[in-house]
Amino acid sequence: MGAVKTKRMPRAVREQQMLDAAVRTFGQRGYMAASMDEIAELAGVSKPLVYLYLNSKEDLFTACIRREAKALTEAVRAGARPELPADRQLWSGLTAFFTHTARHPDGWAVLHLQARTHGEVFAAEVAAMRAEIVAFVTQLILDAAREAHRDPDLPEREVSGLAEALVGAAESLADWANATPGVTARQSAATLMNFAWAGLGDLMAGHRWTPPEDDTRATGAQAGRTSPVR
Amino acid sequence: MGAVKTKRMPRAVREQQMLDAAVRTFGQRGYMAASMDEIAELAGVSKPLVYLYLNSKEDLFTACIRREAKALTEAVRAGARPELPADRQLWSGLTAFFTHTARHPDGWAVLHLQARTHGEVFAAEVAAMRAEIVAFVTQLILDAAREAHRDPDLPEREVSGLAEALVGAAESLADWANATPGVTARQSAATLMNFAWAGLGDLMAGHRWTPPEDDTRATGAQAGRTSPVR
Amino acid sequence: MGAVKTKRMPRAVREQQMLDAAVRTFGQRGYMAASMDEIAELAGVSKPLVYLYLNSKEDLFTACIRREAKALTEAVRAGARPELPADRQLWSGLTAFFTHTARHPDGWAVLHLQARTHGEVFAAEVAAMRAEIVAFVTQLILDAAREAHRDPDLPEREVSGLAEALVGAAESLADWANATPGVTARQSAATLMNFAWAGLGDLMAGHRWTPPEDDTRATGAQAGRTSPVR
Amino acid sequence: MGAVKTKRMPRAVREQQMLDAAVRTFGQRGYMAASMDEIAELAGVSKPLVYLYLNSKEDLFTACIRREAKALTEAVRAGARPELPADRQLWSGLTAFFTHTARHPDGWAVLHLQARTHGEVFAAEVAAMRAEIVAFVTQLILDAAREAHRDPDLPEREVSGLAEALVGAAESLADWANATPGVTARQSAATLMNFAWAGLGDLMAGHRWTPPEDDTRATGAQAGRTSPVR
DNA sequence: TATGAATGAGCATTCATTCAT
DNA sequence: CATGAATGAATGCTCATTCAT
Repeated sequence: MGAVKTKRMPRAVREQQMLDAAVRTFGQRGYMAASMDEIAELAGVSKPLVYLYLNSKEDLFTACIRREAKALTEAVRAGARPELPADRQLWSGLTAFFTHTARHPDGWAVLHLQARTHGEVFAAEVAAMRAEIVAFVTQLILDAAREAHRDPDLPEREVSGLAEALVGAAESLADWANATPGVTARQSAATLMNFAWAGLGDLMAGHRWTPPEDDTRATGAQAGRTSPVR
Repeated sequence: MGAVKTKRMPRAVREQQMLDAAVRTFGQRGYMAASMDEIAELAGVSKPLVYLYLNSKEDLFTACIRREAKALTEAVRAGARPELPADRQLWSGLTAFFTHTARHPDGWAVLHLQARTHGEVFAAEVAAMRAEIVAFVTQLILDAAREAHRDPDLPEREVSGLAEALVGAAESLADWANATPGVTARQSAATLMNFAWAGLGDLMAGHRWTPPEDDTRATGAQAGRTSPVR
Repeated sequence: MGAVKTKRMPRAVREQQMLDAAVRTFGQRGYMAASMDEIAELAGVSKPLVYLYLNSKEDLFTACIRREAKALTEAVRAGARPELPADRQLWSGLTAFFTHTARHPDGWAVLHLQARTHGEVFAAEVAAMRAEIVAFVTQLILDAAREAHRDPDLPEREVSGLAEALVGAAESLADWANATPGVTARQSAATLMNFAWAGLGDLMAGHRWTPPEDDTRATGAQAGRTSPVR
Repeated sequence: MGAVKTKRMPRAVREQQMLDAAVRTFGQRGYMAASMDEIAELAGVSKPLVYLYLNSKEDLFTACIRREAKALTEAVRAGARPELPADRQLWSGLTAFFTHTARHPDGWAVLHLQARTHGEVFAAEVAAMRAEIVAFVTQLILDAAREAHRDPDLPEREVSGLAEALVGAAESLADWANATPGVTARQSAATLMNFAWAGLGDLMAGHRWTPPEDDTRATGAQAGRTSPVR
């Protein structure tokens, strides 16, 4: 049912088959529920070969994460062409992002769902990718400010937070689009652009929403971070 | 190391202790990696008692999800007081949300990370909670439009997408805040309000970002949804 | 669903309720598959009470065996009246036997199926009852010979074997009758009497079926007992 | 203590070793009391290998039943040579039966004791074998009648009952012989032939034992089937 | 290069049994 | 007399991993 069982192929090819099978299995079953047996069978090879090439389940999963992270970032970077103005770059980057996540749902699941839920090691791996994308978006925001000849006057942390929020919204929309039939990548991108761009523009123009001095009352709505209940 | 081993307590109390231990363990280890042994030990009871009271690992996890979902939605609802104007409601709701997720990081991990990655049954459980929150936010958007005496003129799907994006951004920020020391709930809420409110305002005023006719090129950036690569 | 839960009843009564529940549960589920929980619930009492009265699962099972064995032997003895001629005694004893096993299928299952399959201790318990019945039947055979004024001239062991075979046939027929709707105790008894009585008569008259000198051939049909393959 | 621990042998061989160990363990301990651990150890392999080859305890037990049932029926069929007259066939079939049960006491225990007491599924498996043997015996009875040029004139059900009783007696004698040292297969067969053959002859000659009109009295000796006490 | 054979270690679940009241 | 609360000890089963060929 998996790849056609052809004997004696070069290592690189076999490895990709294994990663394909692994991404699919991890994406659908989850890291722990995926068994090496299933992956090997789906890849059309024997289990010892998987170990020979990829050492362990952990290493295999890490390899999956890396491959998928690379594919995703490359897709986004390829989408956002630097010669365009910042807003167009953001638009095309988002479109590329949604297109990629829609075409590789298992890879996306591995990155967004599985890698973050099964140990610090894997989480760190995606965090790196995410940081790269956030940095990219941050840069875009700053570029946009520069293009608009406006001094952004946004504190470092706030820009980070914005980029975080934007990326978070994009991730969430990707999940939602994958789960909702009929939503195109362009639609997702448009929704997010509409939502974000005007906000960013306003923000850069200094129009901010000002929080009330103090609306803290009663139950647990203390604004400051309190020690978490463990 | 867990709860003080006190013998002979009423069932209701013991059940809560077990849920505490389970939320913590599930939140940190993940559903599959968490062992009933560890949970029982952390709860200060023997494994059979856990089974006697909570039937199975699945049921235990479901009970965790329900308890944490209820706690979170109640915290948000308690935060957003309906007598306030819509923007203030959103603000205080967000603040309550970030406060709660910061104080209950394991509960938040259970809801946001674990429940969504370990089977349709659990995912459906959180999806219900999420839907409730999205509906709440959607209502807030519509109320805001009404308060501003503007005909929102936003198509149904777009409002849904907006609410999705907003909630997604909030979830993402919650994760980020939990992982970044020193970020307060107020800061997260302010970031998101700034990001979202102006954008929403512009949107309702009809200022939209218009996507270019066609910027598709080369690699995989087709805007339409294509069959996913599996 | 079990006995009506009445509080505070004399020990003897409670014990019988427990034995009722136990016989039913053991008969239907088997010794090992029957849980003390189920028995206690069916008896309408708490588990500790079962232990208080009957000590352990083993003791409880033994008590069941004894009670049912006693009931069965008494039914058979009561059926076979000693003032009748031997054939009539056998007939009425058989009828009583089949009647009893049909009316107490769970008790019969405990004796015939469960007790013999779960350890030497229990098997010995039924073996005693069985020996008693076999002895009774043996006596009947000898009586019959005496009544017919014939010197039986049957060696001890052969008579034992005959009684064994007769009892075994009866047991087998009891199972068969319990599993085959519409078979009455009289029918079972008649079948067996027809089958056995004439044979016994012939036998006592010296008409025997003579085994061939030696028909042993080839595979494993050695008549002598050989060391069992373990 | 178990089989000599030889490493790396072909699957078919290992499977037989496992079945040997399983038959022995199931036969002596019973289905439920037998642990997969014990079976694996006795087979000289690790537990996972047992599962790899035989899937589950249920499947393993079923495999045991099938193997032993096949061995037993083949032994009986091989013993009863069709070219002989019916009485000789019965004799040699019985001899083969007692020889086999004596040489394979655990296999016999699995079939006769364990399989019938641990679930319908297993019981059905042996019931099929038993039905085959009963049919074989029934045929022998009819053949015998034909050879004797007598119109048997035996109603269908009665012949079934007879065959049942005969087979039941044989089974019972097998148990008895296994438990009584010094009893040979020939002796058991002779006992049964003497017991049965003359009776059958008489029966076919129309000499029947006639039950009395009504000998019912008092306690529970009602001949008709009454509702069982549960 | 590739695999059939094999296992150590762990996990969810159940059960007979006992305390403390 | 009676029970709610609690557990030690198994048991069936699975999985990542390795060895011998």
